[in-house]
Amino acid sequence: MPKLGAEPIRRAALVKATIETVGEAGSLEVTVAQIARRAGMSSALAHHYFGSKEQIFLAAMRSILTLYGAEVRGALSTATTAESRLRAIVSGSFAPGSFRRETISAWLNFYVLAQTLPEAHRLLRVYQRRLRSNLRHELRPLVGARAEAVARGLGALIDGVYIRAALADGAPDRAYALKIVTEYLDRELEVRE
Amino acid sequence: MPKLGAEPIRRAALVKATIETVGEAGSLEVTVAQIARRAGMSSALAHHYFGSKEQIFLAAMRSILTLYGAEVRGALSTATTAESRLRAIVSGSFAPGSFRRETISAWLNFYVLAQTLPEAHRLLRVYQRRLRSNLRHELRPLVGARAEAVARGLGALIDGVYIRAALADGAPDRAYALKIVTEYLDRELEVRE
DNA sequence: GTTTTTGTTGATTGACGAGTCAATAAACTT
DNA sequence: AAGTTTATTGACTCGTCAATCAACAAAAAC
Repeated sequence: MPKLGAEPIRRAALVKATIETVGEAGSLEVTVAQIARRAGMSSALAHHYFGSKEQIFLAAMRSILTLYGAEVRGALSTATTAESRLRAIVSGSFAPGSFRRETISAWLNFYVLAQTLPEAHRLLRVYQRRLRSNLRHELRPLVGARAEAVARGLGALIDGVYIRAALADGAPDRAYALKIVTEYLDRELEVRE
Repeated sequence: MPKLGAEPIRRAALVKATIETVGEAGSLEVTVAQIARRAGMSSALAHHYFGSKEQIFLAAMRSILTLYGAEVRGALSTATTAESRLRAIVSGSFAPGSFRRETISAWLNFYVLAQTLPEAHRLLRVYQRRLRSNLRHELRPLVGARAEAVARGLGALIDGVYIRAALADGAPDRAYALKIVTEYLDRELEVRE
């Protein structure tokens, strides 16, 4: 049965299944067996490739953060002015690829994992720092000295909108989420006009 | 040994110990035995009074939300104008009683619990609705039709600042948290001036 | 064509933890 | 003083689950 070169496929399937399983369960208290079954393999194989449940979670987290980064970069690629780039970062943050039910729920759970797992903590810090740095960079020419404060506010607001989407029932409302953050941004940019 | 009327004392001790234990562990994966030990009793007694771990968690959540409500009400009691009441709600949200490490971490964990436990979900929704309604009420005379949107934004921002405080290391910086939210509010209020 | 590497799983181990229960004891009741 | 209620716990049950292992299978290497 062994098709060679299975490792990367298996790993990817496990990562995907982890996000789905955690997202659906709304909890980290899912078993490796559940994840493995969803990914179409035995739990033994999951352990074989990742070594531990912890590593599976970390890989899933990296995947979410990587996807998020890609979405933002994608949105940035067509933007040229500081303001359009800023808006691209914001709307990229709510791209349909990232802003979906299971992903949001998984993201929230990984946030909790970061309280316990140093590596998860590190990953989340990297994401936060990068986001803030990007925001600050584009904000500088627009709001000057307030850039730092606005960047922090925007970052916190994005997280807040995410966390609230996790609690909302029904599909997450992308347009609505975007509206909240965009209005905040509009107000801040108005000041200099 | 039985001192009569122990029940309320035991319950309170368990609730307190639950928040501390969950907060310190940064996870809901704490055992009833750990909580009970911290509260100075056997796990059997914890089960005797609460029936299940789930009920213990819910009681702890109610306690956090009740304390939060009390802090806000306290801050409101001295405020008279719409703007001062608004600022009271915001600063009450970061009162030292609520905005402490373990409480924040516990709060984050209970947020996750709300994904799974309907009653926890309900409790959080009540808190969100009440906060939004309060904010909207005070905002109406200040920003008119924008009241609803600003209230939602403020609510999300407060949650976002909380969640970020959970990830920050060291003691949570109350002044800093307050500054972020206050600046947002300032901008929104400026519009009508 | 035998050895090695890669893929795969069923079965098992070992630990841990929620919840139960029987038993003990000190109050209050009558 | 006998009976009832409230407080309390150690010991136990029963289930769950992460992790390991032995064994089997197929491709690659030699």
